[in-house]
Amino acid sequence: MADYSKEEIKNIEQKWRNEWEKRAVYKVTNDTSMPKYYVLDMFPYPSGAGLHVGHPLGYIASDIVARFKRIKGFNVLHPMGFDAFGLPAEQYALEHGIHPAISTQDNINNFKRQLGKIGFCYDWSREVQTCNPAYYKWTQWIFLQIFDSWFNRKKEKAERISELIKIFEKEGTASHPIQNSKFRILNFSAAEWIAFDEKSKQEILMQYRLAYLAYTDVNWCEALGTVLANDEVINGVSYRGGFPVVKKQMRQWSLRITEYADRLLKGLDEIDFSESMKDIQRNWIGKSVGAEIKFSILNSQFSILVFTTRPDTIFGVDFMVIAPEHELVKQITNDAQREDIEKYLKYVESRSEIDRMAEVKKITGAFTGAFATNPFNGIQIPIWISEYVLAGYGTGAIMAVPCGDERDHKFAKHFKLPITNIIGSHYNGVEANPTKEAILENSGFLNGMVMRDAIDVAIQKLEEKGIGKRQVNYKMRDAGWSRQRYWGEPFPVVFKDDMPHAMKESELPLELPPSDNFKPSGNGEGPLANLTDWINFAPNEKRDSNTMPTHAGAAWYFLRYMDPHNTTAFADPKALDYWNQVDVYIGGAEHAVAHLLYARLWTKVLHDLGYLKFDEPFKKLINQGKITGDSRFVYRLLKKSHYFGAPQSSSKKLIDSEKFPPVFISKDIFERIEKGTATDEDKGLIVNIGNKLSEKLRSENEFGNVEYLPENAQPLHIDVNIVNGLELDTAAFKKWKPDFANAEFIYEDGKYICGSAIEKMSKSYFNVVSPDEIINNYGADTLRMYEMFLGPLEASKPWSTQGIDGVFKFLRKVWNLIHDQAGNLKVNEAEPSREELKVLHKTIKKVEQDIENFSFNTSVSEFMICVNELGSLKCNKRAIVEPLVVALSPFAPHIAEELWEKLGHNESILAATFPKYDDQYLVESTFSYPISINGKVRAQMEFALDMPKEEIEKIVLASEIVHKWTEGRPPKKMIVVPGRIVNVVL
RNA sequence: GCCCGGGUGGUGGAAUUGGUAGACACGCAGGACUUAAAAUCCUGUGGAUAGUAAUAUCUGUACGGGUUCAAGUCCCGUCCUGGGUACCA
Repeated sequence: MADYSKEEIKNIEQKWRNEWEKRAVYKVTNDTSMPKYYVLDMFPYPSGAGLHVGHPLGYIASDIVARFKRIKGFNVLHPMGFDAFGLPAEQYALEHGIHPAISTQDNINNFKRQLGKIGFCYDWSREVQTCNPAYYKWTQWIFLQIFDSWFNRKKEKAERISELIKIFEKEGTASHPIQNSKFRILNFSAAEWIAFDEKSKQEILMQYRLAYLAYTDVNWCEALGTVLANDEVINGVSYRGGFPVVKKQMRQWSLRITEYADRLLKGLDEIDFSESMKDIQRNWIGKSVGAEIKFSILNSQFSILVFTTRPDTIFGVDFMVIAPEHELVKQITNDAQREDIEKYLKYVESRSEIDRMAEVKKITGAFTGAFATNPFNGIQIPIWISEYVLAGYGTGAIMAVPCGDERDHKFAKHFKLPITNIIGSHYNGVEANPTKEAILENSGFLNGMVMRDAIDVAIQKLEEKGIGKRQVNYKMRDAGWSRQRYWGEPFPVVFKDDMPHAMKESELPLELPPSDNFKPSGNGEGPLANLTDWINFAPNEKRDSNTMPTHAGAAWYFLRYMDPHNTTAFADPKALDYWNQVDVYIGGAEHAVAHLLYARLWTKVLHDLGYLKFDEPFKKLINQGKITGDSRFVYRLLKKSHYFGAPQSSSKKLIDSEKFPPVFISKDIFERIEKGTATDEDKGLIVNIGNKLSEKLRSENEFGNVEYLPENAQPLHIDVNIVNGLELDTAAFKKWKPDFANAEFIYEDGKYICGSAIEKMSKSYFNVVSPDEIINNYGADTLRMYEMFLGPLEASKPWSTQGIDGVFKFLRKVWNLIHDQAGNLKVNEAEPSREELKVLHKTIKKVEQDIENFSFNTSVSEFMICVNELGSLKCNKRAIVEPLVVALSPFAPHIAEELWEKLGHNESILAATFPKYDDQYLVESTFSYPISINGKVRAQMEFALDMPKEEIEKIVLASEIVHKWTEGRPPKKMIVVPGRIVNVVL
């Protein structure tokens, strides 16, 4: 072989993929004598579309880290698997009649084929698939552990339900009161507990279980016939399909993640996630600290509890607002207002989630006729209801302070309610001011205090008077865990007397029953409800017709990789202990709230129950940016006349579209038309082409005129692969679709220029670039390095093939460093020069630091600089080339392996050791100091690096440069920063 | 609206965290090899002005101010843009 040619690359890469498999070099053992390193990718959902160039970005990065850590001497766990349950496979089944199990396996095989070509060092023997019964047996098992747990608030950790029963038997609910005020049984004594019947006991325990069944408001999507999680609803419509979503009460499984809100929040301080990721999670958890305050209702036995973060504003309360769904609404409404309230409640009920979303700014509400008393100043304030107060947050009731809260202010203005000013000039009468810095006025005992400080004082007073207390609230809700779907994990429970009972471990997995009916039953039950024999499998015993969400399988898969074939436990404790936390987790930021929170939750529960020694799963998280597509458009003119034949003829016929060619105008012409600045020349071109085509038709004995409407061009997405930059390859375009075979173009400067846009990669935009194409042209090594070279890993960027040649050329230069033109090895054994060693060690140091910092784009640059410099030094010495090849191997494993073999090694390069750098080759003996005079750099002077400040000062003072600028006088000031710059001020 | 990011040549992006901005690569221009093209190699390449030239000077990191001997980097304000979130009291 003579060259690193495109044909040769294919052979080399194929050869090494075969070798790696044959030698099983990626097989990882749980060898606890070695230091471990766990690099994890977010496992993909195997969609039917296959991989595009965006998917491997994170995988390449993690693969580089894995290979790097391996040659650094770590035992590296770097597995891959598939998040294989999910809605798309089920919808595909509905549309095409192919069973999800089959389409999923096909897709997985395709993914594995594509991934295999990129040269990843996954240990496929550890592959997991969430839809595999041997896997989901343990998903179900962990679910049952959660079901069998409750959160002990005193200890802030999960415990077994059996512990709770013991507590109830001893002291009832004394130290662990029932939290749910709507539950029919309230707090009870030990004796009462013992007296409850079995069903009541189970119902009570259900109020505590971390996985529990309850009637909850769920997002019901009629069109999909299923319930959606909050994160699957976007702006009131479904995430997939964009169908309307309404609230509906259903008996659902939920995970009591809210109990862990505080620990999930605190845990963020200990883990290395990007600040923006932490912010997203913090916002999602939405902790707010404030107070709960009780307002008694005039002439009534009832009182209203409100939550506020601003108890300092209590003297500014002008009215109260409670949620329309609040339980007190009916009871406090007086007769005079009843009609108004009923009308308003009807209105609220009629409003769908989308209406509410769309009309956030609309102010609505109704007066109940009731009044509450301000506990501090005794003033009576009206109680209103309005949908801007949410039943689900806080207590579902607020105290309204219009001078300080924008919504309260608007409400007050709208209904002409009085506004008390407690912040003096900070309130201008037009807009509320939510400041905390104002000095309080009209505020009783808080007068004269800064609001910020008054918060604590007010809370203290509330607690003293027994009318309120400090309170923390979270935005986060419990996680709905039931899905009305077929393709998911069945719930491993049996209903007896309407209460769920855990199945025994020996009965797991509860396998998904075979079915070819995936239609939801439509009444809120899932497709499994169609299998009545399976649901009612025994007398008086029923199964759950729902399945778990895809988050279930993904909430713990990183643990299964540690010991994937274990049949007696989800993983061996020794393996769990050894591999421990994931050292680096790489994936997209779109999983910020759902997947990552659930994975953290499951880990914490398993930790509390004693199965894990760590309670955060991911030590470090890297979010790779999205690679977007760069779409191309052509602009098609619309036709005016569709007919041929004599113009006045009554028997007009449609002209054959073949004889009526599509006409496309170049981008600038289109833009001028759009803006209404089309020139006469532009219009002339369009008329001319119509005339030309008409003439052609007439010459073929057809009649009629062909005209195109210049004001009416339509952009069309076209395949990005038939465009060169922005210039359309018209020949390829004509071949692309039969309809365009006889297309005509209106050029500008002889070229057809396409429009462009950055959009997500999608088949329907024809902007998808498959890694297969790139690998065919350049090989996997070039693809890998190029994807890293595109820019910072975490930045989103559009895909562009511009520049890939540079990376390819680089690899060829590496090749040529070691081969002469005839393709023979030209490495020699001579001692390297100091200069050569400097180039090498500088590179090693930089690359090592860059990999540790996940800054792969700069390490690729560093390699390029190194090879350029070695090239100009004509260096082909083994002592330089060999370490370079090893350092390069994480990035371009195939070529590195090939060169390694040629250099005479018979073990895989993975067995090599990452070279160490030696500072002695990096130290500069002199340093070039820029001399700046009055802030302008005027000269460079060389000094020994270790020269003392004073010496430098003397030399600079004596130098011609300074004399020239000071005309011999000594400067006013001189600053010497060792190793940096000398500044002289005149 | 609120909470985070980010605005650097024709392009993707560097800049040791306050120290000669534009590394590396693409593109472009010129040159070498070639009958020619492709490929390859070499040279130049932020802008402006002056000079035959090497070069010199000025200007320059979205915009306007500020701190500093020194600002892409820090502070204040404005504009644009990407993401998260949305009546959360």
